Amino acid sequence: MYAKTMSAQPAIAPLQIQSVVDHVYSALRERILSGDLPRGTKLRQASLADELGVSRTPLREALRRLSTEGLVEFSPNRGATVSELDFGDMRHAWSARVALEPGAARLAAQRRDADAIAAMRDAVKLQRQAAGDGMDSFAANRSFHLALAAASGNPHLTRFAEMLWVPRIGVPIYQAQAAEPRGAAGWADEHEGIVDAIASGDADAAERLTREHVSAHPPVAPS
Amino acid sequence: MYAKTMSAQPAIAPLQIQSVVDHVYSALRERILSGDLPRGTKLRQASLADELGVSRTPLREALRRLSTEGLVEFSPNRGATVSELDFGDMRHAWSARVALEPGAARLAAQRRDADAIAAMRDAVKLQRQAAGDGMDSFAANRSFHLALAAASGNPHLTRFAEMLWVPRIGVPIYQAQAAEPRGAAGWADEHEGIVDAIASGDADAAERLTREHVSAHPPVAPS
DNA sequence: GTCGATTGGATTGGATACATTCGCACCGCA
DNA sequence: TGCGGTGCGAATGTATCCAATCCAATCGAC
Repeated sequence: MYAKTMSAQPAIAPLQIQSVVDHVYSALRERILSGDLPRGTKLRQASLADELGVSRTPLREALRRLSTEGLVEFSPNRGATVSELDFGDMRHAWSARVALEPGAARLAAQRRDADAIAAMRDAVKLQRQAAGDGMDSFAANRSFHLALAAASGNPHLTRFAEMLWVPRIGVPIYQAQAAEPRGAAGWADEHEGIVDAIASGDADAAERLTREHVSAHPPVAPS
Repeated sequence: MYAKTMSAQPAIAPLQIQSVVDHVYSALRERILSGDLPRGTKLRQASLADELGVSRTPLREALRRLSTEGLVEFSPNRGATVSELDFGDMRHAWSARVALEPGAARLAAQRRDADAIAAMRDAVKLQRQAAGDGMDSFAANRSFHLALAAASGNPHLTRFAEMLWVPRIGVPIYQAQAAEPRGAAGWADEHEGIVDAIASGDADAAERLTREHVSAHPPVAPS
């Protein structure tokens, strides 16, 4: 069906074939992270498969993938449910970020990759524009921190950061945090300081600033 | 079949039921990590399923789980192969550990969980006994560092540490490292120092010692 | 003789079918 | 009225089946 009539295509492009499993995985992941499928939701396979227009086989494989990511949980003979992530998990996620991101910033400063630094600056710019709006602001903040992790050039750290920045659990807490007196206002400035340190190759400063930044903004329970 | 005639059981024990998928997953994981299935091996579903005495469906689900863990890779219509992890990955893993473990040690020192500290001391003891033997020594070393991560009480950090300590890529490099002049000898002492710092609640010392310890032992390419 | 097309077997990807288990409602009985 | 047992419907877990794709060897043309 695919990849057959394209021998004359310009070039490389490892032809991004997506199997049905991949599509189902992406769709479910999106619906979970966006909150469309709230935590605790029982994922009945028959109806889900029907809804997505596929059979249960690829659906189950996608659910297995999501289960190793921790987004859904399997109970034997009782099926899959959307994981119950709560405030406690968010505290853990934040705590893990405090452990992770300073080290990532240090690596980034030693690496000084131009593209990565540009990506971080873009994220800062977006954050300034998004000031105020809760959802956009969260997305911009998340983008910055993911770009920071990616700038380390370490695939493990990048992957871990993505795991910790799960929007579904982050958004409500972040919104509560942004509503605090000295909320989201100065964050972009702090981010900018981190980028500058990285761009100048000052590893110690990058690490310190990141640690202070993350440590200074623990999650706040949504009211 | 299970869970039916046990109302008089003493207590909780969430009765560890393992589905066929779980068994297959564990078996494959073990065979991959132990090197029984070398990297690059094509995992033909029919023969594997036959060998394990199951059908292809649960086997495929187990392979999907392994793929999100990065241990196997899927190519569309070409099936699954054991991932090609090499020395570069090991350097990345080590680098990520440098970023991770000091923070974990800090958390552990703030927590001072008695059981966790005991587990770390056990690991140190095992390591002293295993001195010399390559495989056992690696296992003991791994146990210590995993115990350290677990002592942080942070599930994310624990999980990440497990991902980074993949024996298959670690063993050959570790052996090369242990063969170095001042190799595995003093490690147990350094570990002990870390445990003492954690047990006494000295977060700064725990973090610093861990950073120095991990940083001081970068991976060495196997000869 | 070498390169390209073709065809057949082997293998994967997905759909369907079947057995087992679970949850809930109904019923009987104290 | 409250509690435990029973049976049925629904949903899961696994096996089997079919179509689409890939790989390799053979065959043919230049």
